[in-house]
Amino acid sequence: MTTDRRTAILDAAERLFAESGFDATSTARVAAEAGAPKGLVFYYFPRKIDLLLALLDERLPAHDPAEAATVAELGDPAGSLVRLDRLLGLGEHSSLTLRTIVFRESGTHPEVARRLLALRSGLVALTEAVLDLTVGVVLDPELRSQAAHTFVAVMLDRASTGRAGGPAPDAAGPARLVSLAVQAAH
Amino acid sequence: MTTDRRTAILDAAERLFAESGFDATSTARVAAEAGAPKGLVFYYFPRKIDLLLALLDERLPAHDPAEAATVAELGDPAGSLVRLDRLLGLGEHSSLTLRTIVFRESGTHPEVARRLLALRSGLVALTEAVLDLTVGVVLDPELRSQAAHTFVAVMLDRASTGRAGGPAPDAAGPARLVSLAVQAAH
Amino acid sequence: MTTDRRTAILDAAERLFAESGFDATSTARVAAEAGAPKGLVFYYFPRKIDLLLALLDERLPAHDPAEAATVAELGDPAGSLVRLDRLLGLGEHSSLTLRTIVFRESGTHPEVARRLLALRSGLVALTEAVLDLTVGVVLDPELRSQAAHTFVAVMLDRASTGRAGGPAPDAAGPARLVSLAVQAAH
Amino acid sequence: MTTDRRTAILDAAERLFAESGFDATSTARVAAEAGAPKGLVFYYFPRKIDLLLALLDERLPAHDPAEAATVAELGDPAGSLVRLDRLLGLGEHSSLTLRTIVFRESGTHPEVARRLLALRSGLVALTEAVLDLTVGVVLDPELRSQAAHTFVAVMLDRASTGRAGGPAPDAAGPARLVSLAVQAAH
DNA sequence: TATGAATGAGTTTTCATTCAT
DNA sequence: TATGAATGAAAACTCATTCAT
Repeated sequence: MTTDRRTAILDAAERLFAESGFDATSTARVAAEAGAPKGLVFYYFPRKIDLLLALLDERLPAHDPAEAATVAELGDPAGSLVRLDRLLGLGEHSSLTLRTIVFRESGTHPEVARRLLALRSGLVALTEAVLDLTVGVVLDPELRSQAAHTFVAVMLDRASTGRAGGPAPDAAGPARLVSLAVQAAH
Repeated sequence: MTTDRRTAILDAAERLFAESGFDATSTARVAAEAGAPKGLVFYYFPRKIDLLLALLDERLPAHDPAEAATVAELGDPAGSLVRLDRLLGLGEHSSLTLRTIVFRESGTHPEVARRLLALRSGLVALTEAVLDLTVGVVLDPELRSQAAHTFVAVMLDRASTGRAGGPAPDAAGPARLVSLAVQAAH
Repeated sequence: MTTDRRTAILDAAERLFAESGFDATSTARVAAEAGAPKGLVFYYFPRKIDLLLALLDERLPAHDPAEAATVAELGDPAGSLVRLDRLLGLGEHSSLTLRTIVFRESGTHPEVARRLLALRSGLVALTEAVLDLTVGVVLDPELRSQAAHTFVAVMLDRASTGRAGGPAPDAAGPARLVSLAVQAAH
Repeated sequence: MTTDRRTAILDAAERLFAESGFDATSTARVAAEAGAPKGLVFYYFPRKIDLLLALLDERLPAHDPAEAATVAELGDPAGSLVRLDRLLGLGEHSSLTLRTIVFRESGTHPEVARRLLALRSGLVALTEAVLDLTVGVVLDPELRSQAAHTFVAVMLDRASTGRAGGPAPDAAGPARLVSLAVQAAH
């Protein structure tokens, strides 16, 4: 299936960027790892940053608030949030490495930063939808927003922790916490 | 006070590393920004990475669990957490930039990763101490840990969000949420 | 009428070579500007230099001394020279850009240099013919040659001046000067 | 005297740029020709174009209208103009090559174009001064300007002609012509 | 303790040209 | 007659690091 050379290059880039970071990975190494000549990398991706942008556009899934219904179960916010996390695969390796890159480069490349912001707000909206479907009552919008932001922050924060070599925390803890808080407010 | 050339170099490095990342900042630029000759940078910091390590060792404050007492107020977990955040200056610019660096480079440099882990666990311990002093009852250790991890994750996550150009969230939201959750569990 | 792809390619090359120079214009850019696929450029013009050569052969008009009669008016050398300039369109944009190219590349490509020389001597012959038809008397051959060379040099020099952003001088000044000189010598 | 490495690099650049043109000369070749490592070229001249700019600033002599007095002789405009040409060394090889470059690159690099314009207007002013000192009468300003522009245009035009392999015309022809014209007008 | 010229390996990027289809 | 993916040599430029002074 590696007939598609463009795909092979993206595969190599994803792997190497995640391993060593964007700046520390040379385009020459990407080419070598992909078994492609150096020139071909620039044939498909005129600037090095286009390699990263293509990765984000083509491999970071966009999140649709409608997905909320597939995981939400009335009366079980904690379980629903855990299922949401699993559905999105936020804890999976491929997604993690990609997000690691996004974090790291967002400070340097505005186009990357924009995508990080979009990713986050999509996740927050999705989380709010899940909360709405799980808690019986109508939630105070502010509390709902705080809860969603908190949950998402913890989920995304795992990219940093994972990289640092610590234990990769699962979603259960924050899910339980958010659930408790939301239910406590009636 | 900038008679100290070594300090001037570290100041410049801190600023530039936070702005553009470690890899993308040349030692020449650090020297220029510090108003020092290029040779002097290598006189004080034989390898480039030593600049970063010195920054972390000398400018990332260690957190002492004893500080908990100075902000905790029985019966007001939310307010106490907000005060804790302010005490540590986690939202302040200088601290944020330094943490931005740590985040970004922890994937690439093991020595940096180690420090990130240490920073995080120090903060978690401190947060747990605050919770103990604020909630009247003895908390379930697991819940307490989850609450502390969640709060810390959100606090640290601000470094990413800030960088990405989004609104820098304050500590009030997560503090309220954690407070609600912890009190809900009696 | 641009069904003719070859013509479209030459049009694009002419424009781009004049704007940015031969070396600084890539064949890919020529193809893009012409709306043609890259391969087609090399189908018609096997080497890049063939593009330039074709331009010179097909678009640099050769000058026939017989044209002198159409502009010369006995007793009015100055006016005749101005009309000559207009006839040849030396001040016109398309001619100017082409000559700009010839100037620039003649140092680098011998084949181009040869054509510049031919262009110049054709113009000098034409100018001499005009002078002969305008001045009543038989001119000293040396003076006539000097006058013609001077007029042509100024005309051609406009390509440089124009490019440099200065005011594009018209033909009236040098025409008057040459006329004065030639008539002064009886 | 080639202890000065910077000078050696400039020497090499001047020679090669004149020979092959700016674009066609690689910085690597400049370094090799100068016997310097590639990096040193960029140490002194951060961008390739800076090499050219330094050449123009340091090696193209500025012309002072006061120099007019040293060549002008009342009653001998033609001879004075020839002496002016010799004084300025406009026909000399080193000056010619440098001006060749200026011509060629002025279309592409605005900073170079600016210098070409300045060079030309300096020469025109100088030529006008010479005419004033040589012709006994007060010249019509317009005629004087036309005469000066014409003389300068021919002088500068030699750079093109010389490059193209033709005979390098001397200053005598145009000097005589200008002289005749100016004197004819009383 | 200070300095800045020097070095060369390495980086991103460009591009004319080829060639199978 | 047309096409566009493929190639690799070479370009400009960067930079950590060394070292004589």
